[in-house]
Amino acid sequence: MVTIAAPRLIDRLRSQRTQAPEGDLFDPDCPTRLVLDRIGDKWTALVVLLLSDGPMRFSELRGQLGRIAPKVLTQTLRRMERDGLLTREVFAEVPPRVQYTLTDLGHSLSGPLAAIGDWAEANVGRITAAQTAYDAVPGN
Amino acid sequence: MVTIAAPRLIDRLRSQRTQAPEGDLFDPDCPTRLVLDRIGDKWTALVVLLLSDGPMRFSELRGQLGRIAPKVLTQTLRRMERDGLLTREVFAEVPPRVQYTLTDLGHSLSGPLAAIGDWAEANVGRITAAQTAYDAVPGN
DNA sequence: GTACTCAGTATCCATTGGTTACTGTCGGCA
DNA sequence: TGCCGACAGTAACCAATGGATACTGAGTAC
Repeated sequence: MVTIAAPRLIDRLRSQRTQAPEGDLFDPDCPTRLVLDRIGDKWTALVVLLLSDGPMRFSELRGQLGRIAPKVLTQTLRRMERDGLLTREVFAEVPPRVQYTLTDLGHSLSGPLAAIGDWAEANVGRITAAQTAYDAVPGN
Repeated sequence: MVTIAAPRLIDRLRSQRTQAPEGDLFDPDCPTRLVLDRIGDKWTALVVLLLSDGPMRFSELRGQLGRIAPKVLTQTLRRMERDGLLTREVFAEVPPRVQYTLTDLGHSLSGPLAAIGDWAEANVGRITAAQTAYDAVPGN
């Protein structure tokens, strides 16, 4: 479980309604938004969850992630490396071996992400039910 | 049908390495993945956080979200309505008024999402530092 | 010398997100 | 009577991201 010193976002949110937005999550120019955009891309969250169990190599990740295109996996991993979420080690062997390991920063993210994952698994049923109900209405 | 007596995702993850992937998050055909993709789109998370404080109308959301295109906001809200995360009420007034309210399902998501938001705010500094460090290396 | 492994690139195409302009209704104003 | 503005969107078009498939390069096994 990751303990976080910052004031809770939700409290910021409350006060932020009335005052000028300054350095907050909802300012599109705030770097925090960039962080959210990053986590919210298609694969980053899954990679963090996979690596939270230990280092993996490229082809292992590729296998676990289902149908990810290698180009996209490379992009994702490079971005994550740049963001300090993981490290990339190349072993000078043949065939080549490249190992990806979560940093402390990456590990600190896996807790919150796992919570989202749990929420998703716990609520798929309700969501698909809501979808079929919605689609059953002629107007929609 | 989706069985939902979910053990913690992270535990699943541990065991899942050795056994056949079946109904798990990393199977691209599992509906849970679709849920993650949805939450992981560009705006849904922000909308949930904004609405967790109470109902808002279209133009309020638009204002708070910075520079979101109206088309994209409409798409996002319709999808969320379809997924049962929020309800949409139209008041037959002039000028028209449309109010968006989180459902219980939506509220249940705001906790985990706020944790992610808190993480982001707490770690922007480390991330941007990692980025500049990465970019300072000539090879990258 | 051919085949195979791994970790990617290169090339091209599909889907999503974004920008700008426009619609429809009605009340207020001149 | 005609025009303006508010609100909640659509319509049409363009940019960026994601995805599928084929190919590269080094060296070891056959």
